[in-house]
Amino acid sequence: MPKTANTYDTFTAIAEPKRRQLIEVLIGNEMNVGELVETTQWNQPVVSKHLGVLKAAGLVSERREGRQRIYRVNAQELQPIQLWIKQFEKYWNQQFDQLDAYLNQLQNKGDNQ
Amino acid sequence: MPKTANTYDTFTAIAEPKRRQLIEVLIGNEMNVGELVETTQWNQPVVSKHLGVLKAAGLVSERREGRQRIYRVNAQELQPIQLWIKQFEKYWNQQFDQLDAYLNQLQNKGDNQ
DNA sequence: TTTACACATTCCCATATAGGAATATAATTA
DNA sequence: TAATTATATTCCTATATGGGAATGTGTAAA
Repeated sequence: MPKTANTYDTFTAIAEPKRRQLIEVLIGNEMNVGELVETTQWNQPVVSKHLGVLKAAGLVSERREGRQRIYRVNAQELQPIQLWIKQFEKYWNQQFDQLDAYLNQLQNKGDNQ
Repeated sequence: MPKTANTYDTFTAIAEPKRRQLIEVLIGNEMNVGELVETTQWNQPVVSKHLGVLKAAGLVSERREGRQRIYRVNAQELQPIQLWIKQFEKYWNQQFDQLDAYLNQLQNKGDNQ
């Protein structure tokens, strides 16, 4: 994505399916890179690179323990996305209401015949 | 993004800031392309292309009226994202709770001295 | 102080894609 | 039918980025 210097914001970070998967695996469980490699069956550099992107976006943090790096999810960093989505919630409810009204209208037509 | 055939899913579609802006502008207001161009001050092809991506992802629909195309947001298509995020909600609450407990603990220490 | 291990980083390549300029297309008007 | 308008599409270029292979780095063990 050029021109739009997308310096790893949260939205871009979770656009990648593998990164969403990493978050799903890591949520509630701290894990080191080796465990993530084993779980995902991806090559180690692939795991490390995606972790790097998630870290740049603030979505994960890392802690060193011996020669291992232990990663965890910073769940609260997902909140901005939820807030962005939330502002549209009423509109999809509204759309369902309209569909509902429409179906009721059809129903009433049927009743009158 | 190669290798990961990212055939315009919702997550990818909203990763682009301009596309989020289009959704924000369009939500609750049907608008034609010319109005979007005027509102955003972007070049017309830029607007049309981003609308094309949003449409491929199902996030907007289009209706023809004369030579104009009128676009609207399909808000309910944002729901999958909300659902994905929602599963992590309890974890960020938990993190706040832990911070809270920690702060209380500090407070108590202070009180005891 | 070598060797082995866990992980990050670099180099390379293929591909995706944002945006500009130009052009095509479809509908309206003259 | 010709000209105009509204919008989409194509062509081009620069750049971002995912993944593989190889290599670097720091830490622990021999």
